[in-house]
Amino acid sequence: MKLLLMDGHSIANRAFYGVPDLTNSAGEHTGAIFGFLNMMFKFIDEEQPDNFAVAFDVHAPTFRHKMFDAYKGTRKPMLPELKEQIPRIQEMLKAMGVPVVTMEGWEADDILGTLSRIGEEKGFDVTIVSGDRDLLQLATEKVKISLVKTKEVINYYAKDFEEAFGVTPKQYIDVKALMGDSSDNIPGVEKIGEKTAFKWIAEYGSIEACHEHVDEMKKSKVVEKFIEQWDQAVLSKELATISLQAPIELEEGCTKLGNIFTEEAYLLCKRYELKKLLPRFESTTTAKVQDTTSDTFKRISDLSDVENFFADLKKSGKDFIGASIMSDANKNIKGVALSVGDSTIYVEIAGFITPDYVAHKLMEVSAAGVKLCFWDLKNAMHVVYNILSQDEKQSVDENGGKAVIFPSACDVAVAAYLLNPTKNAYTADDVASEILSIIIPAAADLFGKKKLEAALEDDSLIDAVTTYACYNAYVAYAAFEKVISEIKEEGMLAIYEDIELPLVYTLFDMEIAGIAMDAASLKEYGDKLSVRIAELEQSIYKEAGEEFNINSPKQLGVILFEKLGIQGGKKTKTGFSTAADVLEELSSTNPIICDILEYRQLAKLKSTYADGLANCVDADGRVRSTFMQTVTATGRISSTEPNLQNIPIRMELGREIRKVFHPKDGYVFLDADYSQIELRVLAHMSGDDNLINAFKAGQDIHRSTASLVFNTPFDEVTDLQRRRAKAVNFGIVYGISAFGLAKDIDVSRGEAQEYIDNYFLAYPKMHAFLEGLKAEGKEKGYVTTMYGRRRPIPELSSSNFMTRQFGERVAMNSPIQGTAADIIKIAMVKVHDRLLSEHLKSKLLLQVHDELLVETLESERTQVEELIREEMENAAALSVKLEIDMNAGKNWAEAH
DNA sequence: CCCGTCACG
DNA sequence: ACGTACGTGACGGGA
Repeated sequence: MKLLLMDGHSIANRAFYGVPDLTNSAGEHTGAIFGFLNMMFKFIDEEQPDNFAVAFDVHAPTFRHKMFDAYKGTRKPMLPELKEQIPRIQEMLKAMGVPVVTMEGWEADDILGTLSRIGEEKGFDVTIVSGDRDLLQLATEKVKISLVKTKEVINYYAKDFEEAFGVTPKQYIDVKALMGDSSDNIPGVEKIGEKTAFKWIAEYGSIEACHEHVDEMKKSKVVEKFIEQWDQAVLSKELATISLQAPIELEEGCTKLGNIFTEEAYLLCKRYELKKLLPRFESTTTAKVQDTTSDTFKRISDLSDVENFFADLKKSGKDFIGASIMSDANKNIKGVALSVGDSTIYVEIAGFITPDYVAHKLMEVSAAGVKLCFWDLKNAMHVVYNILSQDEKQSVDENGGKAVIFPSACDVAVAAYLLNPTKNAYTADDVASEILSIIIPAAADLFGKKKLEAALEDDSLIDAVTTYACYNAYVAYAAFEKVISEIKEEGMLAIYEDIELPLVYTLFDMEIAGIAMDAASLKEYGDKLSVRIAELEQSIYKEAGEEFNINSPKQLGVILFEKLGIQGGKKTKTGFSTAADVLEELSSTNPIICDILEYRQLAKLKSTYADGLANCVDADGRVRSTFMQTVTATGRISSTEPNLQNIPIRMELGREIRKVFHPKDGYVFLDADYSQIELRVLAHMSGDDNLINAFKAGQDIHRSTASLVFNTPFDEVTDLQRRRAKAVNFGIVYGISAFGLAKDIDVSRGEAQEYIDNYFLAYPKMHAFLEGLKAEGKEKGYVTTMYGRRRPIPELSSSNFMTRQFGERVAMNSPIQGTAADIIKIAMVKVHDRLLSEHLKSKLLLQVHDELLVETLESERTQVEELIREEMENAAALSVKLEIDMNAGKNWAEAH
C-alpha cells in the first residue's frame, strides 16, 4: 500500500522557477501549473500510489504565530505571476479528484507530517514530495522524502539521511534550531554556521545535550553566543518541529486515487493551453466534448447529396461557406467538409465524387461569388492546383491563382493571426474556444498520435476524420465573421483586406513559380566542400590526438577545454560554449581552433545548403519554398522547406551558393532591396528632424550618425567611428541597451552608454518616441505598426526584471520591424498584381524581408524595372523617400 | 523533442 | 545579483 503526499506550495515554487514563464492567449501565467502537473504525473507514474493528497498552506495564523508574535513563517513573499497560479493548480487538482488539504491554524508541513505518521501507522509506504529541506525531519524507515531540486530528485529514507548528513532526521530539527533557520525574523539572533551545527549535534545528539555539555566545549565566540541565546534556540527548535498531531484523519485527507484524467481537468488543460499534457487524457476523454454541434454533421458519398447541398446553398442566397479540404501528404484530395452553420457535410471521395469533381465544384462556387472560407487558403489552392489539367495550370501561370482557382475566398488563420500574431498555431479548436467559446476536439483528440495524413489512410478513423473536417469547416463558417468584426473593431480591417488576403494569392503564385537551381553546380559545390572538410577533419583529429565527433559541441568542449586545457572558455547551460564568437577570441591559443572554425563553416554550408537544397529540387529543376504568413510576431513572413530567406551572402564562400540560383532561359533576375528601410521607418515614425534631414540629404546614414554621435565633421568620420555608429543604429532598432551595444562593438558598457546618450542628444525626438512606445505598450498591453498591426507584449507587466526589459526592447523594435514588413508586403502585392494585369511573363519569386527577386523576361526588362521601382518606392508615403537598390544578373549572386 | 550552433534580414 | 541586443529556420547531437 502506497501513500503519496505532495507539498503544494513548495512544488509550485519549484515548478515556477524551473519552467520558463508560459502564458496562454488570455495572458494568464501557466508555467507553474504545467511544471506542477508534470512533476505530479511523474511521481504518480513512478510510485503508483493507492492514496494521494496535496497539502497547501492557508493564510491564517498558525500555532506558531500564537507561540511567538514575531513569527512570520519562512516563506518569502510570492511573485504575483506565481500567486495567481496557486488557485489554478488547486482548481486543476480538484477537477482531477485529488484532495487539496488545507487546515486553518496549521501549515502544510504539519498536515504532511501528521498524514505521513498516520499512514505509517496504518502500514503504508509513504512518499512525501517537497522542495523544502525542512521536511527531511519526517524521514523514517517507511517514510521517504523525495526532495525536488532544480535538476534532480533526491530520495531520503531515514538511513539515507543519516548517511548523507551524519545525524538522524529528528536531529536535523536541532541542527536547524542551532542555525536559527526558523527564527529569521527574531531580532538579534546570531546564526551558528551549518558545519558547526551538524558537528555539535552529531557529537551530542540534541541542543539540550549540547547545553548540558557546554562546559566541556572549547571556549569560543560561537559557544558564548550559544549560551547567551539558549532561549532562542529552544524556541527555534519548537518552531522548526513539524507537528505530527494536527487534527486530521487519513480518510478525510487522502482518498483513494481514482482516474485523475477527467473531462473537467482536460478542459482546464485546454483553457490554459497546456498542449503537452493533453495526450495524457487521450484514452479516457477522447472525443468527449461540451459541444453538440457534431450532431448536425453528415458524411455523404452520393453525388446527388452534394448537388443538393449546393442547390440549397443557392436557394438560401448565402454568399459565404466554411470549407476544409482533407488531403494526404502528396496533396491528393481525400474529402472536403463544407458548412453553412446549421448544415455541415463531409464529402468523401468515392464513386462519382472524384478529386477532380470536388476541386472544380469549389472553383465553380467561388467563381460564382460565394466566398470560400478556409483555414489555410494558400494550401487549399495548392491542393486544387495539384489536380488541374495542363491547360488549367498554364492558365494559373498566366493569370494567377486568384483568377483561376478561388477568386472569392478568405482565410481564418490569417485573420486570427492579425488578432494575436504571437500564438504558435491557428487551429479550429483554438479559435473555437477563443471566439465561439465552445470546446471542440483537436486533431490529437481524434487521431491520437497519428497525424492527419496517416489518419486519412486508416479506414477505421473515418468517423474521426469526418468529425475533424466538419469541425474545421463549421468553425471557419461560424467564427470568421466574428473574427473579422473584431479585426474591424481593432482597426485592422485594411491590413486584412488590402495586405494580408491579397498577399495569400501573391505568395501562392510565388510558391508555384519556384526558382531554378543548377543541380550540377550544386553537386560540384558540395563535392568541393567535402574535400576540404575531410582535410580539416584529419588535421583536427591529429591536433586533438584522437578522433571524435566535431559536430558535437559536448565532445568538442571536452577536447578543447579539458583534454587540451585551453583556458578562458565560457559556459552554456549544459556545458562549455563552443560558439564561434567564443572560439574566435581563443583562436590564438591553439591552431586547432582555426581549423574547427573553418570546419564548422564548411559543414554548415554542406549540410544546410549544398545537401539541403539539393534535396528540395523538384523534377522541373526548380525549388519551391513555402512562405508562412502566420508565424512571426512582428508581421514578417517566413520561409520553410527550404528556407530561402537565409541563403549565405556575407562570406564569399557561402555567397557562391547564390550562383546556382538562376533565371530560366531568356530571363534575367532583377533584384531590388530597400535601402535602410527600418531606419527610414524610424525617421518617419519618430518625426525626428535630424534623421529625416539626413535621409533627405541623401547622406550615408551611418556616417551621418557617426558625425553627430562622435561630434566629428562629416568628412572626417573614421571607419571605426562609422562602424560603431552603424552598431548604434542597429541597437536603436533592436531596442537599445548599453550591454548589447557594448558586446557588439567590444567597448565598455560605460562607453556604449555614452554613445547612446550622444545618440539621443543628436536625434532629439528619438528618446521621447521610444519611451512613448514603451509607455503605450505598458498601458495597452500591445504596440502597433504604422498600419495598425498589433503585437501583444505581456512581458511588459512581468515582475521579473529580465522579462520586463525584454518586453521593453520588443516594444521599441516591433513597430519598426513590423511597419517595414507591412510596407514590403504592400509592395509585393502591387508588383505581383501589376505583372499580371500588364500581362507580363516576368514573375515575382522571392521576398527576403527588404528585398524582392523578380525573374524577368529580357524583352520586358525596362518595363519591369520601372514597375518594381514605382511600386516599391511608392508602397508607403513617409516623410522620407523609400529608396531601392536594383540590380540585374544571370544568377542571384550577380543580381544582389 | 530540446539544445547549441549558425545562416539570413 | 541577475544576465539581455530584434526577428526567423535548419541541422546534428544526445537525452
